[in-house]
Amino acid sequence: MATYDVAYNPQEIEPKVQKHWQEEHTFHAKYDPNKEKYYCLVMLPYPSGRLHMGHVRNYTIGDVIARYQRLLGKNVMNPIGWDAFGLPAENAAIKNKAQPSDWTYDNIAYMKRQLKSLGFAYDWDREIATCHPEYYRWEQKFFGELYKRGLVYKKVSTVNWCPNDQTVLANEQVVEGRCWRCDAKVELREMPQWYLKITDYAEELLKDIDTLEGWPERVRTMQRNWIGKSEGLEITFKIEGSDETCTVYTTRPDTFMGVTYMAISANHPLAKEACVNNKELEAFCQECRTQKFAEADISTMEKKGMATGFYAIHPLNGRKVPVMVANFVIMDYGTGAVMAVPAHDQRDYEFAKKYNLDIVHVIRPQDADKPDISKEAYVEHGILFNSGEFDGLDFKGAFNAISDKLEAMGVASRKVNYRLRDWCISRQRYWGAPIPMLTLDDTGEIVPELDENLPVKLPSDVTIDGVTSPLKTDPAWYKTTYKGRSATRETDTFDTFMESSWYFARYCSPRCTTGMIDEEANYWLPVDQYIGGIEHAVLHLLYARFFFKTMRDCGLVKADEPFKRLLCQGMVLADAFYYINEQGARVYVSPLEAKVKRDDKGNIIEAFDKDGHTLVHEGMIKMSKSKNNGIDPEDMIKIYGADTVRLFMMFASPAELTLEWRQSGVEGANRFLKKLYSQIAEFTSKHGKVTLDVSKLDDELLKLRHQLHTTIEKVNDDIGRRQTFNTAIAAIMELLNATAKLNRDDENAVALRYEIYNDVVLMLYPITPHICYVLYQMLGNEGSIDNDATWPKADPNALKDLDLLIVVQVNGKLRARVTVAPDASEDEVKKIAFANADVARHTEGKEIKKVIYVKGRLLNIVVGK
RNA sequence: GCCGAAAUGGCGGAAUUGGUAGACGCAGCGGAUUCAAAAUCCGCCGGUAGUGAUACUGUGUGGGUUCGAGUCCCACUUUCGGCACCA
Repeated sequence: MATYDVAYNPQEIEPKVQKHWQEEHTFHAKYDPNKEKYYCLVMLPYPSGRLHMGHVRNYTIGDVIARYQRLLGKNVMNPIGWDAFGLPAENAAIKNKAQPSDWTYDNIAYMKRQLKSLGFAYDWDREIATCHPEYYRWEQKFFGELYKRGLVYKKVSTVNWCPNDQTVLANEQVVEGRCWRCDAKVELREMPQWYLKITDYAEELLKDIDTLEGWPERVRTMQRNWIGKSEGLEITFKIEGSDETCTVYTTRPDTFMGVTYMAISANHPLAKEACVNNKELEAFCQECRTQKFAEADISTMEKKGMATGFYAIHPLNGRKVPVMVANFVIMDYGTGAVMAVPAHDQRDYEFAKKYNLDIVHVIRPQDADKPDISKEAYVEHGILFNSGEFDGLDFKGAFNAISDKLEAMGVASRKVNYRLRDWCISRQRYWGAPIPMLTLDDTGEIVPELDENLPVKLPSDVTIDGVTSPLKTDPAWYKTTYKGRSATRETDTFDTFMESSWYFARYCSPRCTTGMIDEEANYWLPVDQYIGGIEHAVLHLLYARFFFKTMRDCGLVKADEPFKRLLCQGMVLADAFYYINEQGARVYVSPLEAKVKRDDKGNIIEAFDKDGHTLVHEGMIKMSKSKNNGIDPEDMIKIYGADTVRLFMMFASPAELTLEWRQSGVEGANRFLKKLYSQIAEFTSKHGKVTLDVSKLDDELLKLRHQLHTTIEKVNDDIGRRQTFNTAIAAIMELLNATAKLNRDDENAVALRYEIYNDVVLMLYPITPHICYVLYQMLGNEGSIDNDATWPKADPNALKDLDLLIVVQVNGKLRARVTVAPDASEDEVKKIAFANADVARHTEGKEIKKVIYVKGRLLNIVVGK
């Protein structure tokens, strides 16, 4: 027998095992149509420089699932890659006067080493980086395909514009309405941009949510709400004294007789027309154009408006209603105009009160003559009144009657509307995949770049000044030819969500040189399990679903949906501490450097840093650079080893909730691994592999074996079905605690302990693979745990209860616990329960009204007073 | 503002289908070991009363349904995530 250290030494074990995995390509996934596949996917990281705990959590969850499925005998693919385009690379390039590509590739190299030090079972042979031309060339080609299919178009839309730098700003670069770089006041500007017609797929994207049974319900709900299907009416109003019309969309045609004004966007043609001779309105429209357009800002800002002087004619009652420019109406949404019914819409109500506009109520509750709108709008569905021929109708009746009438008049049509807007994929930046479109210089015609000229590569050796994209200032790059005619390239690049919308398909055919993917991809796809942050619940996941459907329609993939099962992990939090410096600014101190004093209840009473500053505890908040409360995974691995970090992350909270990083908890995880190691090392130093004869076990051993097998069953269910890894670990801890208490060295006990240790090592392998790799060998198994072991199976005989604990309640209050034989009948249970002294005390001399028996669990005796 | 979650001891959390509230871990307290400490091992650990058996009470707040509610329903409070150019 080989000799092993008696003490657990992860710093020695882990690099050895990792080296073995790397040299053997243990986790290389090979196409094998005869084997059941399992595709486990984690959201690919942005190579920001260093791995953070959010990554570690995401990838540990993925790794646990992948290794578990591997032990179940599946052909597992567990790939990784880099979402390598994006704004931070440009920012770093400005700061360091370097190339975004160099910064990105350096970061990838560094983070790759970090990932390896965590022992993730990735197939490194499938690694991809989305900034590589051999990746984005296929995206460019596919974009051309979508263009041919009519799913790409160009449209003017609004962007943040810095008038000083003469550049487009991301929402992130706008700080309190000002440019983050030069502090100039940000304006909005209209700009032609490329769009993907995701709305063509709105109905299918909505309908197929029903098939995503392996997705969290909350994500499905969020996607449904995001798509936001509504059924309503598009109505065209005539404008008095003008040939112009104004078209609105409403989901409440039942309130139509209550329309008292119209609200239009500052960019609406009518608004522009009205501005011609109205300086005041012109100024107001200009003001509207400088306000933020994020949905959150629009809905929380002060609602303002101004009359255009135009009046729209109500098609049914002939009422002249004023047309107002309003700052909350956005040209990009719907028709850029809304009809206002202040009595029955809260926003219209507040606006009408502010500008003294008429309020006409037309909907009343079932049980009242008219609604109470003295304080707020009555927004419920109700009964119509004040509506002439429609009086007395309910919501549905009125919806149909008014719609029918307006349609017959030719001024309206029923319309299904979606909140979902088309996807703007243009970005005015350098570090992204170039949009492969050309404008012919002679005719101005726009054409996709020819396939044989793809990829349209980004120029290297550029100077990033943070103002203008180098693509826009380099004629050598953007001047080109198309079939012998001179042409100009599109200088915008793709939204990075484009790359992350199909990378999981590319992993299946990572080196394919004939297309995006090849036939093997349909063996691996769809993804069986996808794991990532909840912050991607809407955008990324919706775009990826859309992209997948377009790939299907182009004949590339066969399935309808890319991700069968989805797990959204919670954020990682840590304590944040700060002190106030002499300038009155907050200086954040790392939680690792804070010396904390607690009271006897464990609450923090005071904290100091190493220089003696008194620290304020801000609480457990999301790890971030600005709060200096990030814990570097690398530091933790150096101290405790990767297995401890992995165990702590999986144990400290359920995967979907936030995880609070606590050093003492990490130490607890480490303590558990030390105990596990020393228990097994001590055992194997005395005993070898022993075969168990169940018939020879006494009650104590049978009971422990029962616990082993119920634990196997639970851990299997917790990891495989419930994905509650924390409870799986707790069950294993309980089992080991019980085993340690056994304290017997007779032959049967040794045989049982061997069975337990071996199964525990297998069950922990997905979570802490390095230590289990070694313990598996230590226990005298042939081969390696990676390739030769299988997931333990519960023995049905050992699962049978030895006796049953029945909880006895009187009037729902717990009064006694009794033990009965596993096959005891209801009558026997009652007999034993009533014989119990504690039960008798609460039932004696009282009328027994009812006895409820829940088989094998509980008896509730209902008595009178 | 809209959409989506969460709330249980000193702390993270457990309780899977309406059936023993507090598994497991951390912290704390007591003890063993030690010259001493660390490490390790054993015990205790929601609150109130009681030596104890036990009784009462207890899952953010207020109501409700039920033999029985942390779990279901209604109304609220607080905290967190997303809101379309951060990824």
